Amino acid sequence: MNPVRVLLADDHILVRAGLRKLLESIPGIEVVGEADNGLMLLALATQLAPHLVLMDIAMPGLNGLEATARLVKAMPETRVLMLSMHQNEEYVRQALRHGACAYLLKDAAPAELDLAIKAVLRGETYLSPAVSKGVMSDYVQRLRGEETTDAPLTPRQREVLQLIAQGHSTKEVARRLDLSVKTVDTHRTQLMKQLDIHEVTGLVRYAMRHGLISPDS
Amino acid sequence: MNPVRVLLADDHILVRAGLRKLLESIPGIEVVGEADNGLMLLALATQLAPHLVLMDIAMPGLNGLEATARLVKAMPETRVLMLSMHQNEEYVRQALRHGACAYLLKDAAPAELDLAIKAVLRGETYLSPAVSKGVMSDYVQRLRGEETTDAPLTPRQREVLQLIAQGHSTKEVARRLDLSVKTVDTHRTQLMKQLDIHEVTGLVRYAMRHGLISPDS
DNA sequence: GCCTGGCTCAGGTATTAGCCCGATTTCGAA
DNA sequence: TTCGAAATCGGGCTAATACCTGAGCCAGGC
Repeated sequence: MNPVRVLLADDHILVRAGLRKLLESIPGIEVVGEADNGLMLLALATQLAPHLVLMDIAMPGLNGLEATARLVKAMPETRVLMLSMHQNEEYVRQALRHGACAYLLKDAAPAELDLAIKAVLRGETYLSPAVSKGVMSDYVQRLRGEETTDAPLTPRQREVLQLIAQGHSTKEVARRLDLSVKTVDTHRTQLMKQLDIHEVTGLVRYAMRHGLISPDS
Repeated sequence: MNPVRVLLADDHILVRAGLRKLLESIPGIEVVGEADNGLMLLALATQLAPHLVLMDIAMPGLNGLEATARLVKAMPETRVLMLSMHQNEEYVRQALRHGACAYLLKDAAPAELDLAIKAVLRGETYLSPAVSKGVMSDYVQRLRGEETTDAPLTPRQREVLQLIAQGHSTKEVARRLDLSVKTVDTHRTQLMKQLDIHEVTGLVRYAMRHGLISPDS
């Protein structure tokens, strides 16, 4: 089995050395080069054709995000594993959007690095558990939405809320549920009073949070 | 620091013994009991009040799913880490829906167990990377879609859309952007025509999909 | 120079939303 | 059995929406 060729990119020498040690302790991994900024990384990558790039998100000159975008454009086969100190979700979104396959926190357990690399090489996406919390919780909440009635809503209220949040007017909801328009209106009003929400837009976001609807339809 | 009290539930003695060894090799973990079926687990749990239950999804009598559901109902503080051989997504959904905090494959790396336990104790949800692939890929594809399906919106339109989706009325948006109410109205109308959306609720969902707003505020 | 597209406003109208007041029935819990 | 909460309707009101028509200004491209 050929070793996995890894390229390192981080502007801090000590960090880079530590990562190299870590990587070399994993069987089947070969560190083929190091870069201390984005431009150097791009140059080395075209020259060394690594399977994997372990890249710091914050680097002088060309930062990790832009470097990733250019890299995956030039060499789509290369997997990028993004390293960051920030568990801010916006960073994660940015990283994934720019083409990274994994997002690892710098204070992650060393064992995570191994896991992440294996996952990425299998073609999967890996996020540090602390980071994927948001992604997961959305998913989990949607699953538990109906059973875990943490919402103090009656079944009828949930039904009405869902239809409203899906974009149906009061009249349409009434027709669909075979109710008077006034009844649906009362339910909507009651919902808003209970939840202390005063616009439909707020109802939509509430419904989204509680898994009654998904962003797409 | 008090040790984390763990209860084991698996119908195979060898597997249970192996898990116990693994768990005991993690500092700060104390295995307080073992059960070989769901009913025994429930009895032991009420008696031993563990912090964590490591449970096989397939057990004779009361299976892992139902046992989890009853357990979290009786003892909501207890975290359940579900063990399974199947990476079928439906199993994962079921497990989470019944109240599990984590879903681990039996052929996962030992280091994963440690990661999962730490994540769960932090109140997070952990899924084996191989399993979370589906969840992630949805998320990632949605993120990547944003760049390719580049919103054909002008900066002003995005600005107005965001404020509307956040729940501000036309009047409020106008004041905030220092514009005439009529101008904002025109922008909203233009937005709806372009996107072929005809209710504010649809605008909210669109804004959500494209990352202009988050479900909370 | 002309033309397109973005941004800015205005008048008007039909519909809906948001909320006030009221009401009855049903049904399970105290 | 009494009580309350859920669910069902109604009248009436103001504000906001959704959509139509029109317009002028200005920067950038062919």
